[in-house]
Amino acid sequence: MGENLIIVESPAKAKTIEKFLGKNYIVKSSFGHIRDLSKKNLGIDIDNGFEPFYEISADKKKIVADLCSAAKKAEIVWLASDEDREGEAIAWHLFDTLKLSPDKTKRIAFHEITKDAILNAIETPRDIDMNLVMAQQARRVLDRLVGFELSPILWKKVQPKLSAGRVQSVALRLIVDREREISIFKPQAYYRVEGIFAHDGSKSKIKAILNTKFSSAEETETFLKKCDGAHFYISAIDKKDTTRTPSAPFTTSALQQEAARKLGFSVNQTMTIAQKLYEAGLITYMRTDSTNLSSLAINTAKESISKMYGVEYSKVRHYHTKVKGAQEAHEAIRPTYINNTSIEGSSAEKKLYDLIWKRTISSQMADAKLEKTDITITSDNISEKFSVQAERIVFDGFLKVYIEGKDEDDENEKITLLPQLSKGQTMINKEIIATEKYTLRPSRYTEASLVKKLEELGIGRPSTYAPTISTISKRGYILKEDRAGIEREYLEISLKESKIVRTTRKEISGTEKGKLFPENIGLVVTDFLAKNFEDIIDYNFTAKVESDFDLIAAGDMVWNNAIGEFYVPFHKKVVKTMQENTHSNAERTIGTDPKSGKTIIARIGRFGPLVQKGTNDDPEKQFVSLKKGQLIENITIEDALQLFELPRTVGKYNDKEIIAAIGRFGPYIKYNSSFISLGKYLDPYTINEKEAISLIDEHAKKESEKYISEFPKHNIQVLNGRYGAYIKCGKDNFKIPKNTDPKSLDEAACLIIIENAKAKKK
DNA sequence: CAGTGAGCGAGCTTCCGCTTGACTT
Repeated sequence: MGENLIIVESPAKAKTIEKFLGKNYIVKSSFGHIRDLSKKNLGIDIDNGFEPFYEISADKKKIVADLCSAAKKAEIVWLASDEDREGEAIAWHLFDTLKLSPDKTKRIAFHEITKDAILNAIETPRDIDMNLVMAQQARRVLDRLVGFELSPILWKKVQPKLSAGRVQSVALRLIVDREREISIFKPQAYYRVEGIFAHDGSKSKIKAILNTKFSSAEETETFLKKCDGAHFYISAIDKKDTTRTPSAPFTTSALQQEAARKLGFSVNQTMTIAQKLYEAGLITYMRTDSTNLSSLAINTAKESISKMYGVEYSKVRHYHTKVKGAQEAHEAIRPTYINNTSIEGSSAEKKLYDLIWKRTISSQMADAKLEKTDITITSDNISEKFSVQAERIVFDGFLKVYIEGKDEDDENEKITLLPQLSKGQTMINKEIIATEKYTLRPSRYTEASLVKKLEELGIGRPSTYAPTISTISKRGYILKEDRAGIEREYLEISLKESKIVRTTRKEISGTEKGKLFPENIGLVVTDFLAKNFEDIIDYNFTAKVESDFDLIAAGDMVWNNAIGEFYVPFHKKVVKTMQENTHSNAERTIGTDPKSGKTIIARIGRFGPLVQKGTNDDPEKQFVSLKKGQLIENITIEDALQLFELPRTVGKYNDKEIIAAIGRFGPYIKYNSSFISLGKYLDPYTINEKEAISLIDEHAKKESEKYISEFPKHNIQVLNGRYGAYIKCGKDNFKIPKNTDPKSLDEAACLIIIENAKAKKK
């Protein structure tokens, strides 16, 4: 036994492959990279040609030891890591670390986990491609140099513990740039005109949109007057046959976008659920940039579609990835067994699986055939034209299963059914409604749309999209938030029965849900990097270095020469910036306090962004923290002054004062030396005595319900917490098993639960 | 846990990409 040892990256993959192969093969996994640059220091000998210093990662020591002993027993070791830059490096690190001998080591690669693909790979082994390994080394060293030289500058010039890097700093910049585009955006008002028409012999009405937009109410009215009493008729009917094509199967980025649009998942949620499905053997690998499907998958899809929907719904399609920098080491994300239309699991798992199944199936289905009709309604005295677009599905094709979601709503609705109409036919105008609209500002990124943008720019990899968003959130650079919109007025001008009527209406605009907003520190860091290291946060920086990595991989460039060319000018800037006697605190004078005449300044302080009343040399200057979401660069004097109104006395209850303020954990009221959080919907600036008292009563009621039972002998309490009842013993908390009534627990029962939990922990 | 906004200085922070668990509040 054990003549052959195959090493792959993922344990789930190892398990699958082992099933395909006979007893002569042992399949183990490396769990990704096994070595990395030293964690403690730079890990690069700059003066010695950027020689990297590699260490076995702490969490991989056991794995390496295990692989080492398995390799010793094996006759041949097959290095089957992924066929991309990182995978090639993993193969080489394994070769080097396990001290394998060249004559008993073979490098193989397969892009799909099927028996044929693996057997085929075993028949065509090759050597480790050292050029590709060096390209990976260049990538690794560059990222370390950028990250570990830029971050310390931020610690010194902005704030400790911050970070910068090739990927995260550009991701942040995208959000910052977008926010600034939005802040300078001035919405333009215009009038969109809709005509409602009827025709003889039918009660149904048709809505048609005018092809001209007016910029003022006067212009709009002039037009409406012209329409009054005009004779409208159909001047053109254009019919056109078109087709619609299904989307390619899922890559990681596409899956994250669709799961966000259709299921409301965060990118992290999507990846966690997908990982579960993958480990259960239900889907193929979930971190991929490839849209390719194995021929086995394509054939199974063809069969399934024919059986379920009919042969005419099937169309075999081969997809090729178009995205910049794609390495295509894996297949697209698809169900492992395509005829599995549904699975067992949590509701989130079922939903995600269903999405993946539908996307995969539809990608192998026929085009939808549509008949589009454009109808134009005019009047001889009027140069503007009304038009209606209708779309009729002649053959639904892939639409039977799946339609890709959209980020933005389509303004022009399309109707599907058209009554019988003919050219020249008279259309009776029932009403014309002109609505004031505003041009749309650019929209803020969602997690998923940020990933989409990063992918387009070739920045980051499928395995890093979710972690990158986590990093810039953890650093306090960005915030994912909902924001309420503001009410605004708009005018509606209508023409009905020869009367022109103006109505002012109200709408809520600018509501945001789950959008990414920059925080003050994110703005400061981006400005700092843009000023001193513009080339690094240039959107094309990655693309530029990637082309060098390609040259290295092709053997046309030496890796450390490429790094040297980058590093020398870069390091000069690092030294120069470090020496400059500046500190970025984003200080901005907002105005003066009308009461005291003192200057109001906003800046970043030791504990975050603040507003200051009085100049820096004023010994009696006062401070107050900014609220979440308030930005130094655009806070108004009114908002800044309002911050000084807290803490404020709201009123009295039982002769004791109620105070409202904002603390470290958000707005609260203080009463009788206890603190009560205001939550999302109450405002400390406006909360009144009555509201505060009802909050206090509610809080008191909850407190009284908190204690279920107490056993002071062992310092045990049974309490009601945020997530239900639990046992508290000293400072440790313990879960109460399901199906156990917390009220029924006596001291002995509690002790058993505690003992069991402690035993399990060990 | 519901503040803070001084200063000294030791010791620490940090990157991107591969992989999963191990913690659970």
